[in-house]
Amino acid sequence: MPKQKTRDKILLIALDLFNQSGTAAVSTNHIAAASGVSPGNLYYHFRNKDDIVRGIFDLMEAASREGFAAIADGAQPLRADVFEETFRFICQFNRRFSFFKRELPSLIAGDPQLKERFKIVHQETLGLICRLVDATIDAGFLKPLSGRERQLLAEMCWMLTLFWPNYLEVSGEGDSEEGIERGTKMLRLLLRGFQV
Amino acid sequence: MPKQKTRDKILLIALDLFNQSGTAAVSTNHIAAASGVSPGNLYYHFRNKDDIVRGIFDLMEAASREGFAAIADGAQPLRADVFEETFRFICQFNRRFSFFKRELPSLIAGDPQLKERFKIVHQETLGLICRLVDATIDAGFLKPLSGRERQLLAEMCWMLTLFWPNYLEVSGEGDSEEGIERGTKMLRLLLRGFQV
DNA sequence: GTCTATAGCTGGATAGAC
DNA sequence: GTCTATCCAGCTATAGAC
Repeated sequence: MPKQKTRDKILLIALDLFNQSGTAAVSTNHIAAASGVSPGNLYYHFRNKDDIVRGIFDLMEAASREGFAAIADGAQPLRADVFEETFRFICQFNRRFSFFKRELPSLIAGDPQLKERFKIVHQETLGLICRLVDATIDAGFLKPLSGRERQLLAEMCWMLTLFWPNYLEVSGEGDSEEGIERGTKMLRLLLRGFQV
Repeated sequence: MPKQKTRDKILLIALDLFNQSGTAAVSTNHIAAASGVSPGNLYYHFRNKDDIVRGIFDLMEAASREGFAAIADGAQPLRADVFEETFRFICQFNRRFSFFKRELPSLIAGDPQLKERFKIVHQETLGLICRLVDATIDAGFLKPLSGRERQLLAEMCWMLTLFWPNYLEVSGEGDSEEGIERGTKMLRLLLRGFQV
């Protein structure tokens, strides 16, 4: 595998700029200038702006697989406190790639390739959460639920986690430590309804 | 109040185009052309593109106050089925202004004025839901909860409703009738955890 | 791999006639 | 209120030298 130091540098700078100002406001010229690289050179490494976003998605995928592998390996029977720890991990992950979550619907609407790739990640994640819920029920920490209900509960957890940063932004609180704290409390309340 | 037929026409056409392609992809020229109006005329009625978005927000505010007034007036003690009907109403509302929900975080990040205005609507809505939850608990349909917990439960309901369309888009299902159906089921499951 | 230079286009916004 | 004409800025993407 080639080193591609410049390519990686561009990718990280772009991620930073996107997080700060959103993809629409950041041009390839901005990215090139901030990276200390000429526009022509940028276009040597990337076909266009969408291609840069896809490059960042590669980074996300790698980081996510790494993080989730640890979770999937670790505690199979899952108690509430482990759920919360996982929630906190994902929140930090989301913060690192905040522009992506913020613009997710627009981004995948404008790039079919990205849409397909995200769908796969989405389904994998949902599947993982489903298995965690199953294990937790089997371990007797949650009330028994039908297959449909397990699926819905997992989806609810995933959705809360996926969009919590957006909710915080939209409600006027930034992404403070306090916001994450409230998120975990919310998740705890949700699960309490189903504890034995 | 002046008639401003042209202004309204531009607003509705813009709403349509934004819903179809997103705000970033739609220029003032596009809007003018689609409205059968010259670019100069468009700029007579609106200062710039953000101003058009704000105009659409005016429409949303009016429609939302109207709809919520009916809800707030009606059934104060709220059972699960009424919750669901409300959810469905909001889903349709969201669909009519889908671009706004889709791009909400980006939009308010780029326009402080809009941010402030949405914050107010957000707090009003949350307050309304809180009162509904209170009334439902007082009526004995839900388990008693502390003030904090009521607040969190209301927030969870609101968030699920606010971002459900986004979730559907992102997960690869469009906004089908089936998607709305699953949303109501999810809400029902959430509430079941707190029923007496 | 990296640069400079630039073509080609599009969009935002205004001026001024009607 | 509405139009036409237009200016200017900024961005994408490429060509060609090094």
